[in-house]
Amino acid sequence: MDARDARAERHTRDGIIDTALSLLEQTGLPDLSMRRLATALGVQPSALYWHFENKQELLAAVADRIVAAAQPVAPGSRDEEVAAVAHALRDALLAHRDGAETVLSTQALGLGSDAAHLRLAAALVGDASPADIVPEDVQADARVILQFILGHASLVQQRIQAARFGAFPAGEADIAESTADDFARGLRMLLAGLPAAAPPDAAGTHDASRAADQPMRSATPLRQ
Amino acid sequence: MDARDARAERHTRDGIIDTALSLLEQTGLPDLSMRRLATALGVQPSALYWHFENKQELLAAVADRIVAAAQPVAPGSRDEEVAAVAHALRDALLAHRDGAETVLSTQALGLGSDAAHLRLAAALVGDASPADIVPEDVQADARVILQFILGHASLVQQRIQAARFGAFPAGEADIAESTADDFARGLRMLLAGLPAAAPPDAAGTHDASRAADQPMRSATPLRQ
DNA sequence: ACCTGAACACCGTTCAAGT
DNA sequence: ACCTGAACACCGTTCAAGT
Repeated sequence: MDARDARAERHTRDGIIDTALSLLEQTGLPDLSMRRLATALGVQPSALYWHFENKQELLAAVADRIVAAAQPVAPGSRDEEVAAVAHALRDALLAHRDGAETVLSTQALGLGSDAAHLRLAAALVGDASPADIVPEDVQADARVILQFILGHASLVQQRIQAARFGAFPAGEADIAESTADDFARGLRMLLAGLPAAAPPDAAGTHDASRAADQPMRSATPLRQ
Repeated sequence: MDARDARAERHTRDGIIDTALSLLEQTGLPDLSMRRLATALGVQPSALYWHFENKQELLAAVADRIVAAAQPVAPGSRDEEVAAVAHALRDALLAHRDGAETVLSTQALGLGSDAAHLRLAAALVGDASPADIVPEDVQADARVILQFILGHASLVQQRIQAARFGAFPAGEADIAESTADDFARGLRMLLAGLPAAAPPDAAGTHDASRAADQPMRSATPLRQ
């Protein structure tokens, strides 16, 4: 098992990320060390530092891969699409062991891509006409929803992990089910706080209810 | 600085937690090791294992201390009280370096106290009469709000930390301000998703709108 | 009751050197 | 261009032994 993958072939960033992701699945984030990863690749630990600056950068790449796997969603109303994107992101995070925590810490450190934020923002805009959009509000709403998704998924996932080791009273299935209810509830609550969506094709009926609340700031999209 | 605290006096759980908390402030969570903590206490690393089972248990105690420092809130309407408790919890998390992450991972592992959850649940109940309360809903709403708080605070805090090291474009103050807006927004959105609060003193006007949506389950309070 | 001393099995990262 | 070998400065945890 040690050097079984140790062909004479050299490694590539993508290949290393592949192995890191499957190692994450087997061992979990706390045991995903550079040394173990090197062993799995049949290589010395120091070899990894030719491909990645450091462990954080490697984990950021893993996080991006996890988020990129989030499924596309069917078209629908604004709220339907936001909910669908949110569920797709949640599913992607929960699809890999410690996926949520990996993505959360990467996002927090300002590493990794904006993919999750961008998908939420796109769904929030929907098919509204440009006149109905306050870019600052869209960005902020996307950040808020993403913060909930990551907080929720991190808690849920570590709870599942704890249950697997018998530290928790409930079974894995119970947790997965009851927390899915929590997620739907949180999403429902958050969507209730959005302004009413502008009716499609009703160009010119500018909903200014939100813009009036907030001082105008730069429309530069902040990375999440 | 090494053995300066090393009186002949022996240590206690509380004293160790004190030192751990101030070490957290100085070094951050990644550098808060058992060995460094032992050095700060003027003791061998192994001595810590007489007081705590392991590092997780120690961190759980630190997390509890952080949450316990959340300020009490003035009485008010249900939404006012929930918002006040949420802000108090956020402030407590942000008051210590890496506080949010410490509490998040402790909560996730099922360690630490329920204090944060309980305070939110109490605010959600407010002064409603028992007939107006669906315990399952209160617990779920508290979990959802806590998930948002922890997700938000973890992201914000690690972002502040990254800014301190120059990894982020914005200054610390800008981040603190703009993220406070995000938090208020998220809270507003979540509160909009709650059912209308029962008017105080209107006993008997049972709002069943929420209870009808959800199957009745056990009213046992789940630990968050 | 509380701690020392020594050990075990690990870490991330750097850097000269090899091919 | 990609990797080895060796080293540096660390980890968490256990356990016999001391006082």
